[in-house]
Amino acid sequence: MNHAKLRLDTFLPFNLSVASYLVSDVIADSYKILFGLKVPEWRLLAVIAEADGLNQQELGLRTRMDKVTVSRAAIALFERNLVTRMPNPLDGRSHLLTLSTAGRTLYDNVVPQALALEAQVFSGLTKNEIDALFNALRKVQATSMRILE
Amino acid sequence: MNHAKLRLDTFLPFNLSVASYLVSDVIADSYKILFGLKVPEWRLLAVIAEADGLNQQELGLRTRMDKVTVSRAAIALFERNLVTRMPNPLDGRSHLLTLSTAGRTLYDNVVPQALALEAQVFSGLTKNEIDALFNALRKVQATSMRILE
DNA sequence: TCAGAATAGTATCATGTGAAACGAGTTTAG
DNA sequence: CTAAACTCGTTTCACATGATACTATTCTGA
Repeated sequence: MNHAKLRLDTFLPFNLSVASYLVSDVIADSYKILFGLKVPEWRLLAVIAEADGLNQQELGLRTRMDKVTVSRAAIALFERNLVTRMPNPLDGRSHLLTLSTAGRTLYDNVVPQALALEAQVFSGLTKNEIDALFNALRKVQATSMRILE
Repeated sequence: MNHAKLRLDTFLPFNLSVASYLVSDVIADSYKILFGLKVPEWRLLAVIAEADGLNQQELGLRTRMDKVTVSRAAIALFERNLVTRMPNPLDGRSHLLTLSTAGRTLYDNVVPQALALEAQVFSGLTKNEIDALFNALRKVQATSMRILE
């Protein structure tokens, strides 16, 4: 017979989920209030700011978001004139996204806020603990992706 | 002028979210397939198994789930005859949830699977890394809760 | 004691997300 | 060449979640 025990509050997947939910909440509230940005829009903005001229498929890969979510975020950013969509000369089905001047300005304003929030949320951890957390998360991502094929 | 930089793939909140999402997916798929349980139902089951006879408010606190989510999960478990709901003699508004025999049996079958999945998902980490991850997550939870009031 | 405030749980509604279906454009095989 | 298979992005649909509103019960204070 099986006597394996499990307490929810020491179950790592549960704690990962709770932590992620709380942090997302902190961030989402702040972006929403300060800049009117939803998280998918912010993610897109961040990736486009780093690498202009990507198509949505590539943005999906980099933000780990579904193509539907990317599509909606891209449309929202476009309608707010934060990004431009140039036709892709190499493929008529897709377009290439670039930050507009307004988008670049907004991004430059969001970044310090994002970094400040990150610092605040992880302020209970030492530099070493933060590095360890980062590495652990990356390993967990890799393993989980492998499990999901 | 501000030259702060931010790459999404080194932004901790992003990595936390991605990791959490992936792990949840692994777990959710498995529970769903093996036992027909959704995550909120599984969480409730786990807490009730540890502490019989709680009301839904208390279950909400322990699972960190909204009372609406708890209500729905409780109804689902009740309708599958996995839990019983006794009227609370001390308060006519609430009822006390207990595992039925079937619920206990199911739970005993789920636990090894849950622990095995946990072990698999975190198999890339050493014991020390796992402990560090756990502690980091708890600290982040505490800090975030403080920020959100 | 009893009227108003508070609380447990449920029902309703709004929103975000992803699966599936779709239209338009591109690649491939014969 | 060109028909079939495939791909990019959008639309549509289904579902999970949580805010809000509501009912029934309990608590509080004058």
